[in-house]
Amino acid sequence: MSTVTLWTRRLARHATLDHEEHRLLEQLGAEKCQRFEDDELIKEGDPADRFFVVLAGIACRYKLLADGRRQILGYLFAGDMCDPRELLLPQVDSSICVFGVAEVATLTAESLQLLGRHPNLMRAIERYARVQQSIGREWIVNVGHRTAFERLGHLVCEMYSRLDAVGLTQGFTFDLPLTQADLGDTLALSTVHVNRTLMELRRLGLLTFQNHRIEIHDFPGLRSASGFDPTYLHLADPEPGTFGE
Amino acid sequence: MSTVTLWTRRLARHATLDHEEHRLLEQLGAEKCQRFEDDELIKEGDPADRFFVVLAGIACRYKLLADGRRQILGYLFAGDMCDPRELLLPQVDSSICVFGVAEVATLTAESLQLLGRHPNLMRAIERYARVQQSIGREWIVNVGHRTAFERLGHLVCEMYSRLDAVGLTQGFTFDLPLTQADLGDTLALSTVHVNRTLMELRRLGLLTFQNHRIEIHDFPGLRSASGFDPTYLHLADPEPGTFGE
DNA sequence: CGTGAGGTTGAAGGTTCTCAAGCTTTGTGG
DNA sequence: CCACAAAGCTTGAGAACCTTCAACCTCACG
Repeated sequence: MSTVTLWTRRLARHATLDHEEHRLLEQLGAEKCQRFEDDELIKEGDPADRFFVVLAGIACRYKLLADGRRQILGYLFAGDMCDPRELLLPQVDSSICVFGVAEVATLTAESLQLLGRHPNLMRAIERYARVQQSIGREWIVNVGHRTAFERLGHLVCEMYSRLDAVGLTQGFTFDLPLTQADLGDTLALSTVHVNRTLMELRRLGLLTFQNHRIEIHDFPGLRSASGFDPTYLHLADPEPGTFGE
Repeated sequence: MSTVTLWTRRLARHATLDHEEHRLLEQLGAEKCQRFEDDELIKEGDPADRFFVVLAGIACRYKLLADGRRQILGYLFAGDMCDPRELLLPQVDSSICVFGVAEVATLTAESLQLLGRHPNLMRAIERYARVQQSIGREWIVNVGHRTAFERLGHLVCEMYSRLDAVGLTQGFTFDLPLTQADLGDTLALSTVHVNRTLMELRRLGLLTFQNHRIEIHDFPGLRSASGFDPTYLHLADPEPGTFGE
């Protein structure tokens, strides 16, 4: 499998890409690809002169608070990219780091210019970015109005659905190289409470999280227990081209 | 003051607009402008065939949960507009309603096509939308990692800064046609706790909220008590054109 | 003057947090 | 291959923050 397959797969959900467009993605993915390990790709306040495609592994976007606490704002799974709009303001507003080992391609204004020559491809990227925005909105609801139990269940449902969409699940299991503390920073919960909530989810036969691996035992049950409605992920949208211009 | 002045003023922060561009905004703002009163402009799940500019008054974007609770996702103050990207997916992911009386212009794919003929103007809109995205990220941090006291103080600081940027404040006061319940739906707090937190803020001489009007008595104090750092609002960015293309 | 929306207050309880300790796993150097 | 260190996980107890429920108050408005 080529390194850019997953990236292409994500974008192909939003437009039918021709040979030239595939080739350009190949090129951009190969050009400045690096391996990172538990590393920071960019830091809040850095000049916004580059953005990223995660080709393999997992990264997250986050902000640090004055007291050192961290709020994770979103995950970049294999195949996910940053919104090119990041380049529009002088400084970036949040940091990005990778978990474990990851392959990441760095894009610049120059890459964006190349992409801009393919309106169909740019359209796919914008539609893709629009979905990411929708996910961000759901996260406000998640940390705001749901209980710890629902939050965690909802997050796992979301992760499963996003990973499954590009074939990164095995049955109802998937790899998740995070710690319980990372989950806490995502859901605005203490590590201790994440631990207790995970045990509760296991006790109810809904899911287990062991050895950096999530196993969902009862997806319908988890979905209804956490109020998960996948509409906001826009995975079942009509084929590209069949709706409003 | 023309009805589109505030809209123009917001966009002018992100590009120098020429006469033609001003004229187009005038035209779009006049064309399908309506007055609303406590009305819903669009509902989650509606076809994404239109987006909005709030010319006067205040609107908010929100989601309703299954149990009837509401999470407000963002405010549209006078001069604010929706992200044109809303049109890229078949359905909208959240609802928008106005508070009190508001003047709202409705834009469509057709309006967007007209705007598209002015790359400089589109660029301003995208940069503006990028700032809104940055605000959305800060909201995740706000509902996630801050106490009720900090949350409320932070929200007031943000509102003040955004309104002040287009001249909608009088000294350290501004109109805010919301109820305490609305603030609760914004910050994921119960009405009762909003009330108690407002009293605490008043007791400390930081701010008062009476007769739909916020009065900040000690802005530096409020800012430091709530951990507000206005960087994410990008109000002090260099003049358009002086940074990265 | 009655009504309804919104604001205020008190009491009780639940969810989640902090602190602290012990345990398990993983990785590393001798 | 073992010893040790470091990171992560688990558990308990007490406390803080915020919620719910319920009542009462205030004020604008018909």
